[in-house]
Amino acid sequence: MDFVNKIIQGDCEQVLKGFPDNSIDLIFTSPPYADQRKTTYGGVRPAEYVDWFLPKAEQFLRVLKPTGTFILNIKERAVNGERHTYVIELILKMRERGWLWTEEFMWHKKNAYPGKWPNRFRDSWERLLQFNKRRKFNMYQEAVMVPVGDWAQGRLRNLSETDKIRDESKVGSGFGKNISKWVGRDKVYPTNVIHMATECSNRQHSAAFPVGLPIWFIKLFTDSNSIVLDPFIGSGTTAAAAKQLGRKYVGIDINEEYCQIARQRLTQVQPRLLEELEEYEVRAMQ
Amino acid sequence: MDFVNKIIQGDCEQVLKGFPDNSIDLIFTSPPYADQRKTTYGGVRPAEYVDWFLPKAEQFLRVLKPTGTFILNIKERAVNGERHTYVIELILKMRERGWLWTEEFMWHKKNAYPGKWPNRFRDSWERLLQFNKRRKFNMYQEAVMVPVGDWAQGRLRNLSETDKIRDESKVGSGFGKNISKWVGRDKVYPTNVIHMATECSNRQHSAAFPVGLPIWFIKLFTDSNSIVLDPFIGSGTTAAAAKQLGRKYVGIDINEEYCQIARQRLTQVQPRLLEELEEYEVRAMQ
DNA sequence: GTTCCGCATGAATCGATAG
DNA sequence: ACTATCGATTCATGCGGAA
Repeated sequence: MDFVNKIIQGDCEQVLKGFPDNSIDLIFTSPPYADQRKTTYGGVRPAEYVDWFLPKAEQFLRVLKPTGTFILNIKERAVNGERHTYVIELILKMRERGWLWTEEFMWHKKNAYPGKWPNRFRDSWERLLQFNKRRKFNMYQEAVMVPVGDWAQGRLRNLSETDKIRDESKVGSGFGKNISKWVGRDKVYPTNVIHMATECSNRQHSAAFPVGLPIWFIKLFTDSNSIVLDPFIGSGTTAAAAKQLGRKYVGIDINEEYCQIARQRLTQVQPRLLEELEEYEVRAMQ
Repeated sequence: MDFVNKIIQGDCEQVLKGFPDNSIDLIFTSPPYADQRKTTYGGVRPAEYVDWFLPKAEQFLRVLKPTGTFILNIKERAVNGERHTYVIELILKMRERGWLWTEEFMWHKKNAYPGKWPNRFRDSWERLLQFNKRRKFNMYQEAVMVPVGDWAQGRLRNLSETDKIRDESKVGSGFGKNISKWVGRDKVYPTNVIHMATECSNRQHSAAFPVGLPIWFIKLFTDSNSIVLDPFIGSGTTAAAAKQLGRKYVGIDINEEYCQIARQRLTQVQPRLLEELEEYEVRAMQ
């Protein structure tokens, strides 16, 4: 287990071949999208995307524990006026190779990229595809319910008028849209729709997804002894989420510069106490 | 055109064979979901769903105008712990047969059914698949613009406070200008995520979707001369939406009882004035 | 210490232009 | 005909300096 809590530079397909079978509890990743991030990752053409991804998915399947889960954040591009089919083709091919397609969560991005076209509106959602090896997998549903404690009440009381307005506009995930709704409630189960804004103007580390996203899935699918893998770690968001939650992490990226950024970022992240986590989570979800 | 503003009993595949080519502007429908509503539709097995649907889709393609749009409201069931693949297989097969898969809208069902399962959360979204015959189709984006987001609401509120003070001290200067700056920005284009609650406990007609859903798409893809078709009309929601908006409609259903219900319902629907429509729409979205 | 306001910043897409 | 690049379009968010 010498790969634990490391950020490893390399092609994840090759790097993972050195990993033992059944060693990872959760794989959470957002691979480079087709024709996207050409400068850093070279860009994969839509027509070649499935063939590019499948051998990697084969390694993911091998290293994942039978009770583990694979969450794939992805969205197809518009090509020649149509949504391309590589994502849904990928689902079918992965099933042929042994994956179970358990669920499709929906990430509603409240701050979608602006723009106007004659034939479509702004794209404001992405897929979070859940794959498993077995029908029985670890799931800790209570971990993503929203508890109502004194800290929430206190925070609510201290909210400024502006904050209240903003809390309405910002996002909760399925579990509680704004703080005021929690008052008088004990716990609420979420749905499979997650409302969360992208962190587009975060100058410290601009990431493809907000840290609240991996936090949510790590809490849902792992316990404190678990290992979380992100084979396209990028700026380290998934690893930071895992470390905050006291989980072990492994990050892989083909780009050494990103690995450096992720390692640097992780030195500034410490596991948080439960109360801090709760508050952190609220901020992240807002 | 003797089919206009009629509710026709029969299998839509057979009924549509009597329709001329290129005669429909918008097809909006929510077909019977696989293996559900067994009593009324006889139940279609998930594994047979694609073969069941494709010959109907062939007729839809034929009767649709080249500038028309087909909106398919559908969601795959969970079968044996997995999301079934019949919906994504259907997309691929329809493309092979000439349809363009232009877009996938997301219907976020704000009040999803309660329930709890060990391996999944409540399903609170459905697909609204957009298919077209051609890359160029009719789209009236201005008809569905929405109020600008809450971020502006908060600032607008504060701004107007300031402007009120200014108005008292300085007569007429600056006031109009500041407001007019925001008046131009009070409406924005929507995204491809539609937030709408399901209609619960409507005793007159239990429908698969709220009337606000077809209203939105009818406004987006048709003008007042258009014909809207729903080949699985059920209790008549799509036809009611079309009639309200002053469009022509055609509804088809294999179940005579549903046809009766739809016809009865339509006698109670009248085209509304613009102001009434606006108000109605606001209620539907809330 | 708060709150307010200006401003940069995005996993985008289309159509036109150029090689 | 097929690919690469570029400009125009657009809006929610968070940061940082100002009030």
